[in-house]
Amino acid sequence: MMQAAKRNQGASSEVARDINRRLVLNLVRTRHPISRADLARVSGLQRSTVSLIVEQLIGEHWVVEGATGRLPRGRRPTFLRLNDERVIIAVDLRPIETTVALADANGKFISQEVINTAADPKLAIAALIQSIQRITHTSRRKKIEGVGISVPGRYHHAFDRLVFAPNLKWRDVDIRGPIAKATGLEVAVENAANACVLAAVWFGHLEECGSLVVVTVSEGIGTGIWANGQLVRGLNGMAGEFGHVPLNPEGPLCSCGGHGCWEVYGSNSAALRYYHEAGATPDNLNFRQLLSRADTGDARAVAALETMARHLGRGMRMLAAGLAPERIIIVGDLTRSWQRFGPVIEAELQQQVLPGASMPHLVPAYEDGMARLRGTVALVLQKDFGLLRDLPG
Amino acid sequence: MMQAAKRNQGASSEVARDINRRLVLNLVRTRHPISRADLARVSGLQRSTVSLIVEQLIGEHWVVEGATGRLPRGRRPTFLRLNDERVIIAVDLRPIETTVALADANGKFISQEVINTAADPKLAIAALIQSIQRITHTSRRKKIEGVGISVPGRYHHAFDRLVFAPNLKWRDVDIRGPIAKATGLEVAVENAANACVLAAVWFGHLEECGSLVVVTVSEGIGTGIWANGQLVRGLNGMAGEFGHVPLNPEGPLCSCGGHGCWEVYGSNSAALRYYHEAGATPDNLNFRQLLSRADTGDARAVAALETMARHLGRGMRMLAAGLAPERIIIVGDLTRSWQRFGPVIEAELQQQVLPGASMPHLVPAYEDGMARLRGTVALVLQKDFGLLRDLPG
DNA sequence: AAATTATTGTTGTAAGCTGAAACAAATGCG
DNA sequence: CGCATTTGTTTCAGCTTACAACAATAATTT
Repeated sequence: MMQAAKRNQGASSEVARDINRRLVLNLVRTRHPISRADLARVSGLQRSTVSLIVEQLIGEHWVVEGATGRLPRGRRPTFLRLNDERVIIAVDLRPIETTVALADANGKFISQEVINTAADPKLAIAALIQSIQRITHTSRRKKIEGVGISVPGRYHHAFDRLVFAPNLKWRDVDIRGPIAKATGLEVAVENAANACVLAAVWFGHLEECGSLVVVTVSEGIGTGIWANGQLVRGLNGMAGEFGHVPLNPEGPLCSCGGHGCWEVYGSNSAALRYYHEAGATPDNLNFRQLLSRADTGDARAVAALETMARHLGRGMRMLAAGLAPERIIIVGDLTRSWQRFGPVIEAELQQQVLPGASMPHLVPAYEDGMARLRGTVALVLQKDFGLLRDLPG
Repeated sequence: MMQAAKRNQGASSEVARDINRRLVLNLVRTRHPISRADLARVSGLQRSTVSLIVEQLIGEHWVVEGATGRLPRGRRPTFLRLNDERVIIAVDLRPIETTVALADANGKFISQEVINTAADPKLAIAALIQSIQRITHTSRRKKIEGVGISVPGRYHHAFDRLVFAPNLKWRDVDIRGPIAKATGLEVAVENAANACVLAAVWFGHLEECGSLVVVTVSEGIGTGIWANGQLVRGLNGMAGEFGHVPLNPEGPLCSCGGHGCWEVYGSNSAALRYYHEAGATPDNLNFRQLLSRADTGDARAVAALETMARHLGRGMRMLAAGLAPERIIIVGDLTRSWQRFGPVIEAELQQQVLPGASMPHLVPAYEDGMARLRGTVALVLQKDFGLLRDLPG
């Protein structure tokens, strides 16, 4: 009468265990060292339940027992922490260099290696595979959970293709396939801005943060959105291109074909353009050099950076109005001169706060380089640590 | 040693039942009439489990048994459907008139009443309470689940206040409190665009739609965002003001204090302004009249509407780039002339599709008036029907 | 007309899970 | 040494689902 249709997800009697297992695992991650009794108190579960779950987690080598604590009286607790033999290979693929690191589930890096990123995707991926294999061999005894890769471009999750990466000048590249095949490991790929979001939420103690937006500023501007405890990826993972929304329809031409996009005004490249337009000398300056020029008192550099900051803020007003995030986290070289950018951006944001809305909390992510890498760690761990979400509300 | 902290949500042995109950209830809602056996097939649950759950749902008066079916052979199935004695009071609060309706859980309206919306919030709410009580009295035997209210403005969920409603000219009004107190019913309030989102998802057979944006077009422009199976409300429910993102920083002044906001260019009021700027005669024309003028061949009206449509599309490019929704649903009087607006908006949207992204499916919501009302029904039912979400992915 | 087959819905049982309470272990203090 | 106190384990009751067997029902075949 009716076809067996797509099995709608019914819950078996094991879901409760699954939910609680994830909860306990996350509490060990975020609050280690922690005893079973404390886990019970924090989670609201019974001590007996916690004990059973912990036993299981120890059996699966996710958790290990550590030192015993000391209390004013009573039996001593045995502290638990994540097993650092469970490791993740984190990859930050970037135009010039690619970082390959080995990390534990706490996001702590054990080893790290930087390789050149070849211009040709085939060569670059081959080199990456070699690097991964080197790391794999040096850590034979550890259990590798998988490979997480951050890419500077749009990653199509259904087709499993890096569709477009303007700075790499790659198009339609299958990154996951060859690496998964060559290494036999699970490979997860995510766009850099989304990786930063995951890093912020997982390793920035933002469990309570309901909504945030990460704005990555480099040659271009990327955005990653976190809402209701999940990444907002959009159809096929194509969300996040607020950088290509025009701030001014008659503005300069953008690489995307549009005019006056946000990233034409607020990116590092934009600041360099402002600087040169003001008639400054050397033509192939990079952004970091521009920052230090400003610091040494170059008035044109200061002005260029201020213009960039103002436009960054203007674009963020769009995010504040449309998404009302609790925080906006900024990632990029500009955070090195936050005392210069912060106030200007903040002032611009304050310009037009709609009634009832509170201004998003603006935060620089100082440890830039690490953010993407850490995010890929979270990406790989999501399948084991990811929490089931509340009801829609 | 450690305080009992905020009870992190641990799962008891009853969560599986809760999940499956919601699943079955939703399947009855969306696929009625349906037999227990079919529910088992579709849900993937065992027939025995389904029987137990259905028994419970019948006991709670959510579901009733109906006619018996007919098969080529074998025992006849008894069809199940939602109990239409469970009703919801749906309210669409608008500047001039407020609609108060009684609906069943299928979103079917049983009765409806339109009252004037007083300019003074106190009076308007008093009249609304009276109307609700009238409806309550006429349906004594039915079980009223609650009251859902759609409001044309920003509703602050933490403070429980209609913070700002430009067209009503209300500010900081407590809508929920007085109504809940006077009627003794549960009251849920939601902004109109979000109500439209809920209506679309719940009653538009969009269970499979991963992400959509609703754009409401009237005096202003509002947006409601659906992602990962939930409304994206932002901090305190303040998300959705893409209408106040400037398309042109040097554009006309907007009511929000900004310049050149999307709604200054793409709203009904904008079209009327274009029409008058073109030197057209009567000054207090409304938008529907403008639509019919265009239909009768008034070239200035046609031009004004086309300009409006073009700007609507331009703003939607922002949504497409930033959120990559699967669909964009348009709500408003303009859908009455969709053959005029659709192609223009679509063309504008196609203008700048970023590599890899597919254009969002653009859909008009023809039954405008009903959308908000239906959405409030979903709003009230969410606590019982809302599904638990998948893992973050 | 009786046996066969197919289908629905129920019943009974085993297994997984949590919560509650009792219990064993461990420790400092009087 | 006994006592209070705290951790971690054990035991059992209560829920829930999966699975299999079964009762009920109806058309088809023999």
